[in-house]
Amino acid sequence: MKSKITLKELAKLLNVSVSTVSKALHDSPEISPKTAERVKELAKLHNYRPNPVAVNLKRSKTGTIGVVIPNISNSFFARVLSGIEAQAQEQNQQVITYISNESLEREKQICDMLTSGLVDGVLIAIAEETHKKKEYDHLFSLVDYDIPLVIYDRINVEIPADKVGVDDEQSFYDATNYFLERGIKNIGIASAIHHVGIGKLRIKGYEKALSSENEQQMACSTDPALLRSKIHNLIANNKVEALLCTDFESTILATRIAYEEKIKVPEQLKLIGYISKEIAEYLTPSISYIEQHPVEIGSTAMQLLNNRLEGKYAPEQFKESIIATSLMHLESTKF
Amino acid sequence: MKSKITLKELAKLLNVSVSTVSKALHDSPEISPKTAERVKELAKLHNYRPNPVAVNLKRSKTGTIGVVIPNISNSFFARVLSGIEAQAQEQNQQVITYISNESLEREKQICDMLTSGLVDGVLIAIAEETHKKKEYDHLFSLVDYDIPLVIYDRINVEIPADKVGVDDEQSFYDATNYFLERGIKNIGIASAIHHVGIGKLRIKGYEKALSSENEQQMACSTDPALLRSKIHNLIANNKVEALLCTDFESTILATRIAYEEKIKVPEQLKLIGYISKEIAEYLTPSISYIEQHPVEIGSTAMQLLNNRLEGKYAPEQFKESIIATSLMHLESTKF
DNA sequence: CTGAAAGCGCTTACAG
DNA sequence: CTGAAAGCGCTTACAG
Repeated sequence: MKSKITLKELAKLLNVSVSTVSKALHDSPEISPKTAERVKELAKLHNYRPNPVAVNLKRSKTGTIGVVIPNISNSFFARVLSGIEAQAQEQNQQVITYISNESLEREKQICDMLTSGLVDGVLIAIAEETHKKKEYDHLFSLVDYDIPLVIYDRINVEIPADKVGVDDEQSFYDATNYFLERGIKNIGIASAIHHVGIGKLRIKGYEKALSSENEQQMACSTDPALLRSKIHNLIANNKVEALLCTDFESTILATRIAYEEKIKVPEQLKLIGYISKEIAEYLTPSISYIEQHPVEIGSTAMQLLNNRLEGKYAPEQFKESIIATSLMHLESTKF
Repeated sequence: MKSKITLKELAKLLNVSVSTVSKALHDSPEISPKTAERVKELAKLHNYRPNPVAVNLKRSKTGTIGVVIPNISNSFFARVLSGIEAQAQEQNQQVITYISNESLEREKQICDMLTSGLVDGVLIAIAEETHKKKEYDHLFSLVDYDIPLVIYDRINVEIPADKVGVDDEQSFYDATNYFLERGIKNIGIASAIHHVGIGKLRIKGYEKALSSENEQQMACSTDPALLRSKIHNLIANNKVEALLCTDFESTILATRIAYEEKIKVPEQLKLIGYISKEIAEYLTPSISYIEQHPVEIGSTAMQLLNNRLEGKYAPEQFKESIIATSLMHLESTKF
């Protein structure tokens, strides 16, 4: 039961003032080497550690940053968090985690807490519901309160904040080209998110890569049953030799339909999905995927925030950092 | 740019003392209704929020708890975290997340930080490396510093702390019986963790359920190549009709070998794995699994910690809470 | 009913 | 070189 020792207690034991102890521990040149020595020795003996709450109060900061995550079961976000955490450790920041569960309501509550001075800055991936309803007032209120804000992953929104995202269009442009270069002409798209920003961008990349002689083949729907029948139509009738899936749902649906219909992947159908490494690797066959480098997204976001906190950027002028994706080849794109 | 207003500023604007403002906002009976009214009105107007750092310093607490997670990409832990977070919100606690990456070294660093007074209590799942090396000093030092500690998930360790775990033995006892009751006699085990606590318990459950007439068939190894060949031997040669896998690695290996050898699951081989819902559902075929209810583990752990913090439990007397598992049937156990 | 004072544990400009 | 004082923003026992 070593109970924590304070500066005051240390001072009493040493018969010096609190200020002297504090300065000695901070290697202030004001203090004589002899005193400094004595102080440090006793501090070490008692394993003195400054009370972080007191230090923070004095410094008028919290030493913590808030991270808002829409859905932690999504391993993309889990890995973003790990990138944030690693970077935060290096900068000696504590990470407070909030999970919005993709709910606007919850996100509002969280932002409300956050404006009360719990954290020095905020990293957020905006909930889907929020994007759908385009209700961003709670985020603007963070800005109003001068809480530095970095938006990651879903950055297609007009909020004055630093942003870290992914080049969605380029990723699908590259993926489409990968097939074209190998002589595959019938390339299809499956999407459950064709109506939202990132979905549109991915599809745009696909369209750009196709030349006029290649027919566009799309299976898009937000309705699972409808999407299933559209994908089924595309792949069971041999309309496409390769399928690009813009999201988790369509990827899983495609692999499942192939499995059920005994369509051999990659022999009869090549597949690229937008899913996390964790899932992609363990499917049978494993599914080639577009790696978004979530850990890097997280650490970049954290670095941006820290530079912002340290005043390294001009105020009212925001950074946008785009992390390049990589096409990761597993079994489903074997030639 | 609403900058935060303080009690002092509020007091000045109202021409009353800081103490009066503070009391009014806390509905102290000492304050006249009229004054209380005035104070609250102005506070609301300026959207006054007490500075949490100052409040915490005054209360000698931090208002935060630390959560140590071995590996956030493992969706089991991600979901535990979400259970913790949800419960913490209800109790108005902030959750600071630390990721040990299964590293003893990192875990030590984290515990060292944690003893400096950053948090009121700690929830930890101990890293694998730590368990392997049986080095628990850093955890004992948390106890020494009187920081309430709850150990979750990997609780087979002699540390004086509250614990929340899973009934590993029972889960496999039930799973084995599930097959026995349906007339399956040749039931095998695959394990990459047969040498560690939870692995042993699971295997023990299996052994208990088997009667003397049932032969034990085990494929156990920590070496992936060896484990693969052992599992292969078990399932490719029809030695078992059902296979129980004690962990993620053996489950994935078993599904993959079945896929490669074109062994039909569940027709020729039934499988039960110890993997997370997120993965189990998306495999083809989907794999029946033992659900450990991670969200509940998290919220239970958080509740235990909070009761401990509130002094609801006798000191030196520790709670151990076991969350029952459920056998979730997906395609791989269809009869 | 109101306010001055002490104190949570620290840091730092200032006086001596 | 050392220490008293002020202050970070709050709460609360106490005096009036």
